[in-house]
Amino acid sequence: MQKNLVIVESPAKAKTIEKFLGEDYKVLSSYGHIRDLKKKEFSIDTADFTPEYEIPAEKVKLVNELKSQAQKAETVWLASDEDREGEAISWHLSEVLGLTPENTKRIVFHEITKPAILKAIETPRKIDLNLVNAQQARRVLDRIVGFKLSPILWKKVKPALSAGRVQSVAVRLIVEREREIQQFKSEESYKVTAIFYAGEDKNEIKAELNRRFKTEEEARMFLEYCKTAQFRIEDIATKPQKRTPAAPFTTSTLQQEAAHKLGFTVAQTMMVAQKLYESGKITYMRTDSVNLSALCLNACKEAIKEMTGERYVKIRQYHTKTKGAQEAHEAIRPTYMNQQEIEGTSQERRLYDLIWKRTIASQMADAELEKTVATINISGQDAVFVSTGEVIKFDGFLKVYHETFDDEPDTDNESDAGRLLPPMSVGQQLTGKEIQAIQRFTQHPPRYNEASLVKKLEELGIGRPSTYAPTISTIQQREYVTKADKPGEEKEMQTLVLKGNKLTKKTKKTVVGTERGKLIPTDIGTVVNDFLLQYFPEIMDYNFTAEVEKKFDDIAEGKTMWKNVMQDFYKDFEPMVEKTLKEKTGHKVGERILGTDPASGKTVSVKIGRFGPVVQVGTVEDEEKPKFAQIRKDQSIETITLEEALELFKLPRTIGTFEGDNVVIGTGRFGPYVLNNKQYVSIPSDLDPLTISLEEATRLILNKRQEQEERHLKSFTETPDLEVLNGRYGPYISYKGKNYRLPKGYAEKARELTYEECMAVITEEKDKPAKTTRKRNYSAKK
DNA sequence: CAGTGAGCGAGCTTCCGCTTGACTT
Repeated sequence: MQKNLVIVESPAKAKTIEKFLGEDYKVLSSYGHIRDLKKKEFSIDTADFTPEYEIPAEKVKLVNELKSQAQKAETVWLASDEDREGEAISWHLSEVLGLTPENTKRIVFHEITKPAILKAIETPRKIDLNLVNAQQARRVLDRIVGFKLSPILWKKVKPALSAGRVQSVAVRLIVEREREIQQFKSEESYKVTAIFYAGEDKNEIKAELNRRFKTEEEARMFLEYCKTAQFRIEDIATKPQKRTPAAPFTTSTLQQEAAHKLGFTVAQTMMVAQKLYESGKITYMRTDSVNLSALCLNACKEAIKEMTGERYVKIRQYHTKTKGAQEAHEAIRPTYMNQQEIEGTSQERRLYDLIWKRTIASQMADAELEKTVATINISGQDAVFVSTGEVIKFDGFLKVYHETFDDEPDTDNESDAGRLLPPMSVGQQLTGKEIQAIQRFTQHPPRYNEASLVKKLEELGIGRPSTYAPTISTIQQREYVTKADKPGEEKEMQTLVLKGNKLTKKTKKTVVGTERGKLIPTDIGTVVNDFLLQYFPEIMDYNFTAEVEKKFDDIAEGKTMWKNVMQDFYKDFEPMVEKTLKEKTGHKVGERILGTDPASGKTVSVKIGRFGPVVQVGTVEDEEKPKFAQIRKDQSIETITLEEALELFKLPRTIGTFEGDNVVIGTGRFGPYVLNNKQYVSIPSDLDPLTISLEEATRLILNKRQEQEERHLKSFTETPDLEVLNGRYGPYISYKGKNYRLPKGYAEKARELTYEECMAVITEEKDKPAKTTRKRNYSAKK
């Protein structure tokens, strides 16, 4: 018979705590929420907002187990997290398990240490119903918004779409950034840099002019002037500067830094972090707190002392600035600071290393720098050249950790860091060695990537640590946005160079503004966003979440009744839903008329169809059925022209026959193809499907045939599952539907491979740890 | 990475926030 049952949210936590509490306590986990609104039904009575909860099927077994353990125990300790969701979990547990106030105690702790837990046991409290109600309000509001808006989209735009308080605003950010970029007009300017000689040693001084020129003409005039100008050091100012370390990791900052430094996606970061957490190497990975336990601070101190000496220690307490932070956990940190390295996959080791360094750096001294600015006067001119140098006097935390920042503009600026100015003195005359005027273009604002979107959402207080990664995957699954690379724009850049008395002009072609892994809105995303923005501007407002959060806080403090808050919201919201549904848009949402088809005289339009964006010729009112064509991936309903739209109807077309069967040119999911006798062959991009000749098409068919014959290199009597095949990247092994790359040297003798050799390759591949992603190179200059 | 290839016709889809396995590939 068990005396005490403790219930926490996470099984990893349960394991640790059980060790601290001894044998009188059994510790189990609820695995998060155990009860929720019904999955497929609205489950809210809109008359009084009573929610209808159910235990999801996959939780029934667990709940039964908890129930039977609770019945056996004298006291049940509800130890879910100390935030809104945690309080609600405790409440649902007490309801579902049929707990009584006499035998139930609610406890909370902020760190998983023996003293903290014993302290919590000594100071139990009751379930805070106000906080529970704040959670119910949050849950019910999200359900109302999601389950009322989504069906409107099914009806007005496309089936299976979705809308919600968080995801719709995330899409809005991306759509609006794209519009900003479209409207952006790049401006040119000329930046002037100079290299001077100082003194007899001819030390070089690099400097930049403190103004830019708008045109080549102005820049040229300035350089002409410099031919005869005098340069003199007017002022040298030195001032100390400090840099302070960044706060320890939260979920959001970990995702950002892992993206920058390790090239991880946010989902990848969370998966690896989960592994580290489960194996006891780091603290909980879904947190919005920057707080570190006293235990950790002490451990940091010791580690720093040993590593770099006492001078490097500076213990700090960080405070969160994030909107709506609930701080139920610590910051993400190593469990044991004295463990600088861990065993594990390469990804695990690298992420751990990042966390360790960030944590330790947060408790290290400021870096002390000295910045020197020399002003160089130009005779007869107001503008001056400025030369800066920066020296690190004391590295402090920089010894272990540098924070990376998003898309810093003007990357051609050389860093001042570590650059020392040569000896010089005020009044000194300088000779110009080389002065350049370089043409520059202003850059459009950067598109969001996963990590920078998370950062923005966090700033707006939208979403929680546990939802950042799922939100990003949802908006991609719904095809509101896609992750893609954007090629840069090739630009000609002029440079005027003054060397001695000679002024020359150079032209250089460079690609600017290349972006990788950026989030780009699709047509569907744009249409849905514009639609929601028009009919539900309140929900789409960037401050909507922040405002309802204020109301949830009032509920938590007992100032308001939660159902009143729901009533208030619903009385405005519901009529808008009704109105939108009744609205006869007359045409489909997002539809655009392109013009008339010269052949038939029918209207040509684009819209979001049942399967995505389509071109339509004719209307349903016409006698003949309208014709449809899916638009290509590189086209958009916002920009497609009438001519481009009509092109799409030229396929499929039959261009002749081959071996008695029709040769048809079409376009499918994977691009243009040739179809002959049920055989599909892709058309390479250097051939135009609209003009391809019968001869070219038959050649493609014959090529494919030959390839297929050559594809099969070897099979084995031992098993039909194993084959050696020839693919487009050379020979490979295929075994039970999986493919394996051949090791070096095997390719040449692919046809002679034995059964044993192949199986060895397969088992070896299976034992290999997960593939490592290539590290991005940040130091490389363009 | 390893080879793929369309077009509704009924019924279904959907939210956010807590947590991990148990499934298939």
